[in-house]
Amino acid sequence: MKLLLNKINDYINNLDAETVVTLQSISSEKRFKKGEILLNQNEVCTKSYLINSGIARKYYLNEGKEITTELFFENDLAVSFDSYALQKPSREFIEALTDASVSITYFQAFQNAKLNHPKLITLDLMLAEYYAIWVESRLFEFHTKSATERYKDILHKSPHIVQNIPLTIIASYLGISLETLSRIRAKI
Amino acid sequence: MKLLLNKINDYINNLDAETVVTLQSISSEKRFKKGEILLNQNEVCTKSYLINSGIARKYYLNEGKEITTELFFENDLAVSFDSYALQKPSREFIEALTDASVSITYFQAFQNAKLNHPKLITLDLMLAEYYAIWVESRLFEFHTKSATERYKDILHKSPHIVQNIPLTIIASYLGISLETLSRIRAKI
DNA sequence: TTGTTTATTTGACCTAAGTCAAATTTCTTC
DNA sequence: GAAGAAATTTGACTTAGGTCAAATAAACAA
Repeated sequence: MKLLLNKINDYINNLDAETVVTLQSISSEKRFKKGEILLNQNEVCTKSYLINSGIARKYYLNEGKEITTELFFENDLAVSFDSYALQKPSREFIEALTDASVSITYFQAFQNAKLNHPKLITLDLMLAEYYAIWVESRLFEFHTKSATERYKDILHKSPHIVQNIPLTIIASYLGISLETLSRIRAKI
Repeated sequence: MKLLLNKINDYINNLDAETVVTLQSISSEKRFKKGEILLNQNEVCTKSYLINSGIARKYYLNEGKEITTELFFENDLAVSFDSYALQKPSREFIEALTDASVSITYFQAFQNAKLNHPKLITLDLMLAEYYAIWVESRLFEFHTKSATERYKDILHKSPHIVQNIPLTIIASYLGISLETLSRIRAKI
């Protein structure tokens, strides 16, 4: 999830000091090495991971293959959404693609904090709404665009993905084979 | 959006009487004829439409073709999500596929009601979360399944769609051509 | 009921993208 | 900087699904 979107960013920057202190008091920093798993399949996603530095991804296994569903950069909030929202076992993994520094906040601590800080409820709603809108835009890509168009779109809208992520992962993120992606790149 | 999911349904059924009265006071019934448009492209989705009876769909135009993105049956809540959440012009249309009776609630009235009825805020969050999870499951279908598998899946999970909706609309909902859908049906 | 429109199926052919295998290129690590 | 591993590209071939056109079938109005 993108926290740098104007509206969310503005909202966070305008939180009262007391709410900010509370947020900080329930968050802690942790470092992960490249390749380390932040969340395992079948594990309940009891924490959210705010990326301070580094890159991570979310993926699941389909017929033995890793299908990447989301890429996380600085200031993105990494969770397996349904596992986090419903506190049920995750189908997805979250993995560090580079060494990374992450702010961890426990789901339960955040729920408790919401009781005394109504602004956090609104923040929670905004995050869910923006995530839904982001997934809608991903679905739109798959629903109406060809592989080449999908690649061109991330090239324009998310060049940091193409610059930092191995092709195998980009291909699975776009829902195409590695070879097809390589051919698309050769043609453009 | 499905309101009949256990968790949401339970939550609504356990609302205090006063909140329920408030909800009713800001909702009104309206009837639409088959083919009528509830929401137009470029119009801001300022209302939510709870389907009491009948069927509706959400769609957008892509290269002149109508691409259906969601089908609404009894007890579903119809909105163009991003247009509603962000109160910005809609890319999508909402259209009655049969004569329909609908409960209309204005976005603004609901926002106001949330101020005095905190349970409505939680309801709002639950709706956004479940919608995000539903879109994720749609994306999963497109990301990893073939046309035939997608058709089999709605056949099992949503037989009411196959029973009530013309093939042209189902095909666009599945992201395949009408002819391919017809061939898939002939084979199964 | 019959004619007319609309929905669905079938046929012939085409194209985007997949698969498998091999060849390069690039990155690591000693 | 050479050896080995991993990432990427290229080639040959297959296949799922698209397109266009025509044929049925179903729904509907007069």
